[in-house]
Amino acid sequence: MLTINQIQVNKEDLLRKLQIKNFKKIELVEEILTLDKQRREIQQKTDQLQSEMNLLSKEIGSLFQSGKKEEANLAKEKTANLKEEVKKWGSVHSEIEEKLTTLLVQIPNLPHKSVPAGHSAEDNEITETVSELPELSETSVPHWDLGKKYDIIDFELGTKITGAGFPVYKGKGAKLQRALINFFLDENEKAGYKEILPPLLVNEDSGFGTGQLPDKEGQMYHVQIDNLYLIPTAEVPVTNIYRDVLLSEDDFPIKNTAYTPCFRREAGSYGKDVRGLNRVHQFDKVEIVQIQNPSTSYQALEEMVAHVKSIIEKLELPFRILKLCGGDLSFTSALTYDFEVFAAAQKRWLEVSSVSNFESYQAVRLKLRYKDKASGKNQYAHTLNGSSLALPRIVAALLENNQTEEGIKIPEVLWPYTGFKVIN
RNA sequence: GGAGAGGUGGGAGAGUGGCUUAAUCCACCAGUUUGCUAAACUGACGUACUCGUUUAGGGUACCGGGGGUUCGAAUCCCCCCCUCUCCGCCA
Repeated sequence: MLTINQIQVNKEDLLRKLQIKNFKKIELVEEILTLDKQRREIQQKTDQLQSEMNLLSKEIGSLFQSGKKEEANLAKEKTANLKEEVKKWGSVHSEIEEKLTTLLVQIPNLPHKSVPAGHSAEDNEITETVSELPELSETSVPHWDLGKKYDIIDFELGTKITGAGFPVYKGKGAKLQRALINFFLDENEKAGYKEILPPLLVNEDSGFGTGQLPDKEGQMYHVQIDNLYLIPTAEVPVTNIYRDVLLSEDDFPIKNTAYTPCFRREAGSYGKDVRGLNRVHQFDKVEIVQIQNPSTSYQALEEMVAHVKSIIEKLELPFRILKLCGGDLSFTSALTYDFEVFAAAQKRWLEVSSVSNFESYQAVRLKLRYKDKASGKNQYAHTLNGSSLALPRIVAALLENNQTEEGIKIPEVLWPYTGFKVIN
């Protein structure tokens, strides 16, 4: 979330940026500022009342100790009224603070100055794309047919065991998953990321820290009996490693990578867009997460983009990179690059990675700070993350684009991981 | 799941109702000494909010979390969470 200070410091600029983000409830800004003013006034009052109370208590204490019981009891009577006041204003104060937080978490992150205006995916800026799209022969089929043909992905079986959107990978299909995961992790490690194997269930605090809660509650699977959530992405547990942490400037940069299954309810989505592996409830993903000094976070973002690009290139997949417009940017992100690969049989672009700088938006929720050497003050760190990569759509594109009469050709870079060069 | 013990500042650890504005030690930081390092000595050393034009300096809260008793709570009471030990169950 934003800090009060970020909201106060330049209201015009704030409103302009919120507009780029297509944020409608701008009246919240005024509410927050008014409420904050009240909070301060009331805090002054409660602080003063408590100060008086403390002084009185001290006096009573020393009166008792010097044996002046009469006077002490007299002084006690004076405290009743004050005590009442302290209690009353104290509860008003905490009510206001609570209200303030519920309003603050409704304000999205502010977009970076380079974010293009726009309302939907149509308005995203293509920063890089292939010169020509691959064309397949007329006999080519989409990946769900290929999955069936070679008996490597079984959607019906998943439906039987669990429900729609839980594919079962079999044989070379399963092994391809394992190969991709290891390949991605190795690439990330080479780029300086430390491998983490985190829990797949997280508590409420963690969900709040990275911004999934309270708003996107319906997107996560909730284990009610223990009040835990299945992670929608490794971003949640890996970033929450740094919740309530005070870093030293020397700790930067922090670069972690993690493979996890991801669970998403994807409530409300249906249709041919979600067919096959295009959108599923459980999928595998390797994530990269960075905790950065604010002064270098955008440089880090560019590095992450270059890194993800290099991996896709090694897989020899046609891709494009989009800089998301204000309207398509997620609630918590300041700047996001999406990677899409072209699935040639479906003739569709599929999103396989989303690389974002959240600036201090998550850090404020996480209470993730570092001690700034120059000023000696504690500052909020910047958090970034990206997929490198999400498996299902990569698999979809690999299967579709590489299909031949002899079978599906595996990119050379994966051979050491798969142990086979073709699926037939 | 059952029984017991415990949770105090970056770490160790004292503190069972008011000289606690949390002792002491270690670590970190600055300085003195030193040919350099080490050692020794001296000093500073938490977080958040708030008042103050910036500063200087005040105030309030914080001893796992939440509530309560009391003029006053790290300390007493209740609920919850977590850790450790033993038992049970278990890959």
